[in-house]
Amino acid sequence: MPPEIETAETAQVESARRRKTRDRLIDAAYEVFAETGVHAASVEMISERAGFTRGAFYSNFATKEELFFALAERENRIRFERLQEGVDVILPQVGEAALTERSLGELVTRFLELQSDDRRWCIVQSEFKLLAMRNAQVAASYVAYQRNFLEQLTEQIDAAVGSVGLRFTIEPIEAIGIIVNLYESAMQAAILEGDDGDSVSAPPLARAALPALVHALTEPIS
Amino acid sequence: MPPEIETAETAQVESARRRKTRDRLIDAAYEVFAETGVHAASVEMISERAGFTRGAFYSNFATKEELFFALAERENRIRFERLQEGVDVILPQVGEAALTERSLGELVTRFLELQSDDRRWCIVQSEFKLLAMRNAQVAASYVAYQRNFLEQLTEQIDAAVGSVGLRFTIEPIEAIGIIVNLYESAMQAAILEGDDGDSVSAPPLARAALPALVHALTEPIS
DNA sequence: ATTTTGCGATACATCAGTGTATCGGATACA
DNA sequence: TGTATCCGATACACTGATGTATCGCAAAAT
Repeated sequence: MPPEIETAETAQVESARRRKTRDRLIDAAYEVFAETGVHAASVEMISERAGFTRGAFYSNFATKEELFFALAERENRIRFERLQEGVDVILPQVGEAALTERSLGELVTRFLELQSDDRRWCIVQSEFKLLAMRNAQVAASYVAYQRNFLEQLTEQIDAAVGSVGLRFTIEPIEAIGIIVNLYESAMQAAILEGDDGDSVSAPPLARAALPALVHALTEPIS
Repeated sequence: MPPEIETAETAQVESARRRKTRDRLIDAAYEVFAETGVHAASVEMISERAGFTRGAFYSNFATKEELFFALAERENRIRFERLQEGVDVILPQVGEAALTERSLGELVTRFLELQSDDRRWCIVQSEFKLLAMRNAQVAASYVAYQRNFLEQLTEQIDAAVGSVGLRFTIEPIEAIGIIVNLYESAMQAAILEGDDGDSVSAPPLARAALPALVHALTEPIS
């Protein structure tokens, strides 16, 4: 008889308790990694921040890196889900059915705010990218995720652009790529300026330049 | 009598020998930091790479961070000098006096290649930025340098743009900021794609999109 | 050539972090 | 209420990195 499934319950590999401490450890890692960097963070710091000792850590993760990847996966998943809800969530905030070119910039901004919403995520993501730049293994999964995300985002925004009678003057996916870059670097600039407070939402630089950029990259349809 | 200056020679704080080993240590740090990251790099790795023991290191730098800053300062200085020579150096490569809109994109590309010329610098600079995002002290000097650099670059490129009868449709400094972003993220993308080899010059993505972006952000003068 | 000085090598003390093996208590189940 | 099990706490052995104090050699000065 197969020993791994006696009842359906037995197959439950993760107890509720276990899942909870895993989540608390990930939360703690999120904070500590953002504050000190992945390498500078010790297993002890993370465990302590979560209210555990290292015993709990090693019972749940083999290495600090494994925890780092678990964190990245969780946060990426959350943001991808938010993106897929997409326009349905944002349109009501911007102004219902009547989408004008003016409100288009606003809509794009909202899309970006949805994903890169706080200071810590910006920092942790930068660190993940840096890790990817040094490690081909990590790079592969990083670019796969980013590419997939960018495609989804392009699909949604391109539709919105079309619905106000505009189209991009260069490849839509490249245009969106450029816009995302602008937004991300504006986030980073806000952090560098010491714009403290957890949610660095709506960095002023992006608010100003982003609609102008959208305008510059689009033209009326034929 | 003042003890610090008996002759002019006595004031020579840095011997030639000392300067040379400092430079070798900085070179080594450049490599090791790029490969493993600042935190993961040990003083021993760096010293060994330079062909010394830790004794030499501690005789020249108090901490690893001090060396890191010395590296950043040296490399920034080099790139700023290159920038100031600027058009004089680049114009001959592009096509002498006859600057057309077509060759304008090429010229801008050359400007950017001048500064962010290799893979290692891209990585080390990313790490410096990350450090700045976590430390207000570092952030101050980082943004001061970047701002200064961007202003110089804008001055030169804006002049070139004007000389072919164009002008930016948004604030020139913001336009250049966006262009620099595109270029830098293209560099990073090239690294992530595993585009190995030391000089990742002319990342293909930038070659393609950059002229288009310049075109999109400019218009004929009145 | 001899002395002096500067600078890198060597050796040592210390510490912080890691991973593992074991223990004990809370929780689920009878 | 008793029992089994899971999971986090504790203790320990070990490694790698740090910083300092001292030594010895090579290059400069006289």
